[in-house]
Amino acid sequence: MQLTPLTERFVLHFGEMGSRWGINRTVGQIYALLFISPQPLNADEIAETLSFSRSNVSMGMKELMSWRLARMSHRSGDRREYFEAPKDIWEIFHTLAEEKRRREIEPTLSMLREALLATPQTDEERHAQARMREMHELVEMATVWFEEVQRLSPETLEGLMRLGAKVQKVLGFTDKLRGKE
Amino acid sequence: MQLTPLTERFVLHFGEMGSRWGINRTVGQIYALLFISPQPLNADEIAETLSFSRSNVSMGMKELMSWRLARMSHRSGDRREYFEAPKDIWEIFHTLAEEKRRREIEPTLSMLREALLATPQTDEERHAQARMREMHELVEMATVWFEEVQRLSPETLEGLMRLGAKVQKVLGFTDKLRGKE
DNA sequence: TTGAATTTTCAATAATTTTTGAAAATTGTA
DNA sequence: TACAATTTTCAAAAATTATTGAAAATTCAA
Repeated sequence: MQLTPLTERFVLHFGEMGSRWGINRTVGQIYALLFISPQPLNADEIAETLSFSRSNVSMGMKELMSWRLARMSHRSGDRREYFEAPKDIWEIFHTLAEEKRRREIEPTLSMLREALLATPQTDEERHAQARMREMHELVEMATVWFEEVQRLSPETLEGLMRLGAKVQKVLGFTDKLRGKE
Repeated sequence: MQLTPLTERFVLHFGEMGSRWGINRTVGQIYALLFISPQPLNADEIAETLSFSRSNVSMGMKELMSWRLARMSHRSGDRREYFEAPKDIWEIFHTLAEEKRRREIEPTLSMLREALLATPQTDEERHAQARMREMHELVEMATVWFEEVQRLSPETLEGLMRLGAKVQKVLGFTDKLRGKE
């Protein structure tokens, strides 16, 4: 696939953003390319379009697949593997959130849970543990909430989001009465 | 401040997690230390506790301040700067979300907005642009929604989150009727 | 002002991460 | 099974990022 100025900018942007997230430039660019490609691409096409080595693409695909941000497909009479990004943006959000939770939130929650089991030996430890408890409570609540919300269909979610503004208007009033902004 | 096994584990965990987010190990550890510290710490104390060079701490503090995850304070009769992490976990969430939006979402949105202004020259470009439009719409909607939600007070938000489960139960039913998961 | 205390900068070094090419492994088919 | 096509692995090289110590800059009290 040939990059035009329009698509190149998109691809490069995702490369740079990639490094702000945990993924590297290569992976970001490959993903962006698959996202806008009208048809699945094979590894050589990706390597050529982005000027990466073939093996780099192989690594990148492994990473993307582990994030479930790319899928493999095949063409009849062609042994090569073709890759495509999931089409549905809601699905992508969903997947990303789930993987982030698995890789970042869950380990943190277990660390916190374990820390909360310990008996603090000093005032400092007591204080530290109290802070960890606060963090644990909020993270857990947010996670549970997020899980719930994620079970909703895209349509319902969109509806809820649009509703958000209204909920805010109603509730915002109460908040202001309590001086909470 | 002296690290105990309990607090050390917490600090190291945040160091490692830091690298999954865009921030580095040092910054992650400093933040964790400030978070659990019962009182503000000065740069030397931080450097000593975490075995970093003084200058590394200086860099790290600059970064943390830019994320608004640390504040400076002073003690009377002491010229050194003391640092502390904001106490309120809701505030921290809020701040983080805001900075992430500013640094990652907004640049992406402007790139997309610009790309959407271009007139596509080929079918491929037309397709690419359509995909970008989908992405733009969802990201923008999510952002606006998030802004709205963020205006709510922590109390209201907690209420909404607890409500989440119920909303889901009611709405989930409708979804199932429509065969949507 | 001066100068001691403190913080910041910055170029050099260290450490880590990414990228590559070549070799090994795998896959599907003749 | 044998072999050609394809993918993966992996150690070395390249690139990037983090860390440091020394020097410069800043701050504030005398």
